[in-house]
Amino acid sequence: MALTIGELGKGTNTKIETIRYYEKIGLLPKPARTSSNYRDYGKAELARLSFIRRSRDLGFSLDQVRALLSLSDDQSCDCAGIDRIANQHLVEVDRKIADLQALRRELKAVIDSCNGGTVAECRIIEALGPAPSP
Amino acid sequence: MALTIGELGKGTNTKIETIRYYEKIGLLPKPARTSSNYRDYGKAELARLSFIRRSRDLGFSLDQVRALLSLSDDQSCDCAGIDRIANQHLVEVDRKIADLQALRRELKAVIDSCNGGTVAECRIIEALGPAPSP
DNA sequence: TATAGGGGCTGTAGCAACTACAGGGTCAAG
DNA sequence: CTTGACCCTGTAGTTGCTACAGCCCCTATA
Repeated sequence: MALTIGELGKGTNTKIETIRYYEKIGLLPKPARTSSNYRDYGKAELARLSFIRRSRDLGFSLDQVRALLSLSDDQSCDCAGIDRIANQHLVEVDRKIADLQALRRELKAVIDSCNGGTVAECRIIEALGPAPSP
Repeated sequence: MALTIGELGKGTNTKIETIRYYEKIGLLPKPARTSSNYRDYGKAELARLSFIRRSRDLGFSLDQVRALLSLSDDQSCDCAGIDRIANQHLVEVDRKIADLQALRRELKAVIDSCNGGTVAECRIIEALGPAPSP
């Protein structure tokens, strides 16, 4: 099971540059090299990168991924730390959804206020303008 | 109605550095200067910056704001262009909300699979790992 | 009048998380 | 033997700011 960086990329749906970037910031260990200085990956790297990508897809930051990886490295620790990170992230996601929904309502109201016509009459522009002073 | 950059910032809830940044990228015109080279703003700038900030709050990108500003400058044009940008943004917001909701469901499932115990038994770590090959 | 504080000025560097070159080396197929 | 696909390093760009560093200016107080 020897993989080039391109194969690893295909196997994990990751661009080559991103893999090298993860290596540079220490998320992936420096791999073995072939005689011609090509990076040489194996199953362990595939698993680790899959973990990273899946975590990223679920919206974890690279710092959170780093924490998850270091917690998961110690198989004997209890998983409360992992649970804490995941739940904290869930709270953030919920907040983001709520924020976006509020934003959507406002945006919709602005759009619905428009009846067409020229810019001078456009309610969108008006709605975006400064609030009347209090 | 002469405003310093700090006053303009307070009036629009914008940091000084952000105002200078908007000027640098051409979103705000270069203002008049006082004899001691301080930026000197008036009502027009206040209105323009309010517009920018409100648009940003509604999630428009700076490029979209730029387009909205240039469309709104020509009061005689019809507002279809404005409507198009706003509706396109609405579509993006809807997509983001849907994406986040899907992500949330997955994240919740991962979290719910954990029963506590040690990392070796932790379903979160397992769920984040590589998918079984097809 | 000296000075302390609160502004303001320019210019550059940093953040996240990549992405996109530029300018080269390596390898397998035809 | 050449072509094209792949790999290498290193640097700079993206978005939308934010944070200095090192300076100038203005006002108020002792």
